[in-house]
Amino acid sequence: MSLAHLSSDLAETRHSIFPVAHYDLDSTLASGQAFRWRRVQDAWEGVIGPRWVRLRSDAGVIRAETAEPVSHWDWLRSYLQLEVDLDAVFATFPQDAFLQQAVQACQGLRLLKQDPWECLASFILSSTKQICQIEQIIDALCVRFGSPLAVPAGHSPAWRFPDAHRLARASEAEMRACKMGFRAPNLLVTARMVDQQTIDLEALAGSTYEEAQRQLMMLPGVGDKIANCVLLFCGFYPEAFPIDVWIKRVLQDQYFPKQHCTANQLQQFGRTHFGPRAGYAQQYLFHYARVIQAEGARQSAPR
DNA sequence: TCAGACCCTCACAG
DNA sequence: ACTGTGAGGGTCT
Repeated sequence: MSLAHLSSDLAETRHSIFPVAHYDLDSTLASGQAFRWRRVQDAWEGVIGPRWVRLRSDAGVIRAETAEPVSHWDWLRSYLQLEVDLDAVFATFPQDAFLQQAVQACQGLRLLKQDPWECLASFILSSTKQICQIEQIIDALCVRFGSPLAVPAGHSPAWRFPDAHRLARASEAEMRACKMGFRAPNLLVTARMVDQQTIDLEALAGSTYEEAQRQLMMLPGVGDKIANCVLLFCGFYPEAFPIDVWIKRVLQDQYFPKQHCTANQLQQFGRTHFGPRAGYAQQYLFHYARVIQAEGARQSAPR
């Protein structure tokens, strides 16, 4: 081991501070790309891989805390994508009034880089569900199948996201007990295929976007939308452009108000119009669509 | 291309 | 408080 490694081991700590510019932690962690973050007072608590984490946003910095000392923080930098230059991302966007408006509405919204298996499993569970319901299912899954994690003294327990090997050995009835309904057999079969290496999730990053999408869609319960979510939210393909009901609605209303578009047409438009980082644009459009909706609901609500 | 089924939960009426 | 209904970040046939 190098001397540098040794010295960093000596510097094990439970706290760290990361300077950041334009990082909207609230929007990012609550934007429906990850489902295990909870707002607790003025902080966010969640699990990244094998670690419980607490994050706090402060002027120009993000403060992080773990339950046990760690020798380095690369895993957190990677997850939060701290090194991504947002202005460079925006520079790839088209001159598009509506997109610019969406960006203005929420500067600092980021894409995370998540673990492929957790991301895949989570989105298989997401179909026809609202975000709060997805969170409940995933909670139940982690409590039932995940291993317990170290947490700060007196804190409520936390569990690691169960790996494919563990879920591959579960029964459909056990899965259904986690309230996932018809998604249970999909997740079960997918877990078995991942466990048996019928598909190699890590290798998806090394092929082409089309090939990676094709492979993901061979898994039961994974169609076009969920495949794109995995390819984008794991940081594999920045051009991936998941189209859900919100994006569909906003693309139809804002870009094709006069004509009905098919799913394929919208997919084509999304991936070409918004440039090489279309996935980032998608995240801003998604967030903005929901903000508009919430404002509309407030105004039309009876007092 | 287009419904309809698939499970389950919550929100909202009545 | 209780039952009824609709819809929710899709996929598959």
